[in-house]
Amino acid sequence: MAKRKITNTVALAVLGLLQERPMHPYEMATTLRERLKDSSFKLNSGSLYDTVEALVRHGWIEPVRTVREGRRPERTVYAHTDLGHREFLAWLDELLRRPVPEHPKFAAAVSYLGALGPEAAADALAERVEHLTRHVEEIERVLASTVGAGGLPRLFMIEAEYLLHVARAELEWTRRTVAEIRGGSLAWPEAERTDQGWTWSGQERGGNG
Amino acid sequence: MAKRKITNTVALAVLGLLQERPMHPYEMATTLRERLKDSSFKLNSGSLYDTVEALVRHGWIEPVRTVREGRRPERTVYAHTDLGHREFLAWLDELLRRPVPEHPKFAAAVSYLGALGPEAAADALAERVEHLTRHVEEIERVLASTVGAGGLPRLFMIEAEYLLHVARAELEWTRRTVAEIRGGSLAWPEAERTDQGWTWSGQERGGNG
DNA sequence: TTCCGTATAGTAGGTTCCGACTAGTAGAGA
DNA sequence: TCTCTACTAGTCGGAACCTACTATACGGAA
Repeated sequence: MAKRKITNTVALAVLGLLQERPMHPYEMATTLRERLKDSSFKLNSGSLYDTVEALVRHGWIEPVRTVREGRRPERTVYAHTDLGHREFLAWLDELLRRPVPEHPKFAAAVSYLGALGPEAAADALAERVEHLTRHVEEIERVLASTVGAGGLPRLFMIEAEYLLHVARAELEWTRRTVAEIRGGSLAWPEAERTDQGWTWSGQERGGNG
Repeated sequence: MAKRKITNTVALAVLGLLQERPMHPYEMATTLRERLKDSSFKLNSGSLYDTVEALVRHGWIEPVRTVREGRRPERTVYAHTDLGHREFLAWLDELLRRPVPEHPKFAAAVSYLGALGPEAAADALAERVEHLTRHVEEIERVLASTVGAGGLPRLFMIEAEYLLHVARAELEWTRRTVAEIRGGSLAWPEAERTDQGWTWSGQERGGNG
């Protein structure tokens, strides 16, 4: 299993779009936004153009023509190559098959939850609950107005179902944790490091590792 | 709300460690690994040293002395500044309070699930279920042997509880989706783009946007 | 006592990535 | 017809990031 040459998922999006038909970069960007796929990809013009170049270098896509509309600057239209098609499917398969460790910033912050003290921590998380609630509702709304209204097959919005499921789980955990902190069932020891290892309130002595 | 100067969460880890006591970079790395915090942070020596430098530039930490053990090279020991302490707490609060959109690679791949066809897609996801199952068990095992065994207060491993909760949700969704594909309850239309928009099997004509 | 593997500690270099900026065009309104 | 704003389309410089590599020290085996 050789290492991937390109890892940025914007490249996956580009390849995916070019399976449909040739496009120029700007059109890729607007198409992704229209289809609301910009929540699964991190899109910005800078990396889009870099990515397209990298794909050309690797021979996964190639310029097929340049067009000019009115007096706008020329635009280069790209199409995928055979190699690009195969790589697209292989990459997809790999991404679906093997989980890669992700490092969400929130998990990092949670690992230092203790530093804030119980009140401030519960307060911050409670606000997060508000945001997450709205986010979940937003995905539900989008799904209802597309798939729910018969406008699109489920398969076309399947990633929204996934994001919704995970968002709900996050919301659940956060809500529960706020309740636990405020209810006192999540103990808040004061930790201190000594020569012997860690100690915390309610404990004689603790070794760690 | 001015924009963050440093966004890499390795910097958060460094600040967090220096709240305890001064350390040199190599010690930070080993400490994080020992405490199993390397699953919440993406650690590698390259960015660690870069990050420490950036923190010094911003005045959040500062070198306090250099030490030398045996004939090993000198090591610079850093401590956090007052500013660094305040920034640490403010950053934590912000990370906990406001969800930032993350872009997991899996979501990107799921959005092109259709391209693989039902058999290959179900196959890949089924393998993912295996991996996720093992991952969930691994977190459970770690929690059982630390918090469960009374070795550490829950608060010290709270991020593992979070990661576990989310991992279970992912597993659930993936398992269910495999079942839906194989059971036929997730329809697999062949999509085609025409001048008028999108069409797919089982539908006369579809407009999209 | 020499060799080998592992731990220690960090550097170098290139690639990737992104935000900020540029600049032309079309259309609305005064 | 002049200006103002929003859209179109992309460039550029620098920061962030990671991989691969260096090089020394130490402990144990042969």
